[in-house]
Amino acid sequence: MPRPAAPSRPAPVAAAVEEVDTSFLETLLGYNARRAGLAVIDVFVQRMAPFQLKPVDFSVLSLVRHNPGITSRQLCTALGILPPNLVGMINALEKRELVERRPHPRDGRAMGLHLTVPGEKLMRDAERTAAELEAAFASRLTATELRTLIGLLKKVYRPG
Amino acid sequence: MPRPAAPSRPAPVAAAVEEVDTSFLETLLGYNARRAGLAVIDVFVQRMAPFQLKPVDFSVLSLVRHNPGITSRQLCTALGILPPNLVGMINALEKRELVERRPHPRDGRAMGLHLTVPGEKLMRDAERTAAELEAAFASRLTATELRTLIGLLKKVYRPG
DNA sequence: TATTGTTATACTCTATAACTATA
DNA sequence: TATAGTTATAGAGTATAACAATA
Repeated sequence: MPRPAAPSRPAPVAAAVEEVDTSFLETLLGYNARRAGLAVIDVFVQRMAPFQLKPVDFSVLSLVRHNPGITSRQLCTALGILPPNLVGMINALEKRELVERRPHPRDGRAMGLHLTVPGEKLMRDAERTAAELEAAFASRLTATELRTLIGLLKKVYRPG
Repeated sequence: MPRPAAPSRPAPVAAAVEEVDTSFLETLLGYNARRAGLAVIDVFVQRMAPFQLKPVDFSVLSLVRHNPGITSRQLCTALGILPPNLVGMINALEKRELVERRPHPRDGRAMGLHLTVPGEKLMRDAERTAAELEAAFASRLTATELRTLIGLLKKVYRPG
């Protein structure tokens, strides 16, 4: 354990720290949530690299797949993305012919988003990979622990 | 529930989505971890605004407080920050006279970081606020649930 | 030769203002 | 008047390369 500081009269020369003590930060939910999130995202990024999908791309295409005809606005609200930042993503995905914009049946301003045939095929594989990734964490967590963890995380960001 | 897509022969006009179905994404640990992390960070940012501390600033100063004499390299390793990106943060905190660099006792290349007296005072209050913030989540989670959640998060990012 | 701290720099992510066309 | 999609742009966060001083 490091020698306690003497802040009221600082020593002229610095002390040396052998091992970093992170115990206080580790009591904080935010710190742990961020670290865990980064660890999971890291594995996710690796597994999605063959599909050339970043986490955001995956989320967008997954919502389009399960909500054919979804609008940009709905995507932004669901994923916490700002409209100007979604435009480029959709453009890139449309250029890759994974998704297409069609006129909205009831709102002339809006565009409905749909997966193309290759987009549907890609996402079927990508979502299977994502589901398998969950199982990969079985080496760290049991199935029960994983369910508990996800349940508690939901209570954090969606109280009630 | 939205009508299933017919990807093999796309309809010429988009379907309309009334309510967005996020059920698949919600089965994924990464999605839930990110959403929960953002929710916690959001509250953290609000509570730390009076101290003019961003989450990173708080983490840095907290580690300096509990590890007087810690070097930049050690901070970077502990927090996953790249050395070039830490320089500006330390400079800003030093300009605010919250932290100071002193020569390392045994390594002429390194600088030991220490809180100043006002830095120590600020962080005592800031860390108390951070601890109280945990309690604020008691409205969403019980104390037991919070302990369980943090324990499981640790298992995710620090397996073994 | 390797490492600490640093500068310069580039790339990504996120945020704000303003325009257009429809409602 | 308000909203969906878009453009342009600014800011924050994150990344790599390279250098001087020291180990």
